[in-house]
Amino acid sequence: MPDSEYRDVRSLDLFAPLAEETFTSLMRGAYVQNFPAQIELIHEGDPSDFLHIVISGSVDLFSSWNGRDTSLSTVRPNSTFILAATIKDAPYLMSARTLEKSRIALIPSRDVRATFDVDGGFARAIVTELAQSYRSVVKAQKDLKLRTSLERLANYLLGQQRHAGGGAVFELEFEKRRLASVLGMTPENLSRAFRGLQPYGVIVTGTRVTIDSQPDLERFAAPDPLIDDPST
Amino acid sequence: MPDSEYRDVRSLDLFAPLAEETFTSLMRGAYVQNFPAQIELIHEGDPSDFLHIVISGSVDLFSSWNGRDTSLSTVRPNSTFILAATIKDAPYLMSARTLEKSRIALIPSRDVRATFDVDGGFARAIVTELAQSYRSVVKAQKDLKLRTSLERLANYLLGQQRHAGGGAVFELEFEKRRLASVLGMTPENLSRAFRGLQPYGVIVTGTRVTIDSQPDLERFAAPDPLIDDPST
DNA sequence: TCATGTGATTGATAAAGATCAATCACATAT
DNA sequence: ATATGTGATTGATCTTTATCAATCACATGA
Repeated sequence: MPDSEYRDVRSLDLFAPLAEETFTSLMRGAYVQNFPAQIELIHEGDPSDFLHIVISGSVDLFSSWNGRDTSLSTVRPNSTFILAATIKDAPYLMSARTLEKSRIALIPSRDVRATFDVDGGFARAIVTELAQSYRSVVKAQKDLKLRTSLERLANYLLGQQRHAGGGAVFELEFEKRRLASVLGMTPENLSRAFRGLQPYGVIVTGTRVTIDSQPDLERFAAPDPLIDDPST
Repeated sequence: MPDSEYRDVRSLDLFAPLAEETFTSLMRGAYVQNFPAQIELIHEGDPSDFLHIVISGSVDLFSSWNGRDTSLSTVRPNSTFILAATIKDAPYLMSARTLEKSRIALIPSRDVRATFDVDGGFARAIVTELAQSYRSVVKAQKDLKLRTSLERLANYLLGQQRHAGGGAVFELEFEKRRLASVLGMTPENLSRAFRGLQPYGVIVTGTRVTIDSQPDLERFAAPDPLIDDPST
């Protein structure tokens, strides 16, 4: 692993509390690999052999049942995914595929569990990460159960806008059909939902979104930090 | 706290790794209280001052937005709730109310965090609990995004049946309108959904469910351990 | 430049789910 | 025994969302 990437991984909150020696030994069993776009990295139901870390690129976590499938979240550098499965030594609940050319570090789950068993600091860092993940999913659950798709889209746009710096114009960060899946709707309905937000001053051309009337959109979206603020 | 309850709390997986002395000191700041039915114990958005433990009775975790509300889960003895908020020292994402007369232990969150900071074994027990909770919500998310309400009900009934011992006849464990909310539908639609399952051999009279044709129901429900098995 | 493919959009229609109003069933209190 | 209240059910209707089919827009490669 090149030194710069070693430092990228080292800088993750998850690994911060590890002694240099412990980290190095954990990394000894790890390897890094480049993947092209659209490669399935893991398949739900498989045993969780590796903790994955996205070093560059991006990864889609999705799930299928009975011929349907849905995107659950996106992982970007620098973060890990499927930590819970690794810790519990339980099968993956979600599949993962690269959205673009990506570089992924793989740490054997056995090593992660072994380190976790002996290093209290590491265990505490994992707690923080898991608590954060748990709260994210609970928020997603509330978003899904309490809102219509139009309301979800409106709040998603406000979140993206803030993420992009808060200006009136910003870009959608992924394909519309994937956005539709993340928001729990079909691509057709996403198209219609964008039009449905026009009365609240939302203009979409391609991947460019303009929010003409911030107050109108916010009044309609009624964002709630207990659903929409990813930081708490 | 009576000795029998002290032992109940002590027997939780979460507290098993604590030294007797550490546990006792954690319990010193705790107190136990009886609540009547339908009392709101915590309100979403409030600071998480206490880790709650259900000693007897049951508690509904729910959330509201814009005049709507939804039940997210039920907590029964002996388990804790809002552990993630306690650990992160972040506001509650869900409200909680007693479903029946209940006895609840309250441990100051500050004490839990302090113990967590110094006791690696406790941190590891918390990891296990959080990983479990995280996976439960992910499963609920998949259930909600991948299935229709009829399919969710069918799978819920199969789960309840298994939980009740696997016989053809069993009882629903809570009010239908709450069940509707948990499953993400209205009470009216739950009524219709029960009728919609008649062709698959489901008969409901009051709270008593009879599954006449197990194979038919399972063929329709297509249960999947990665969604429906609470143990993994 | 032109064909080709893929994702996005649009329209028509169907299905799923919500809402509203009325009634029913059953428990509890008088 | 009768009144009262609450939750469950049913029917009618409306809204939301999905599906299917066609077209459009745009990028890529021959």
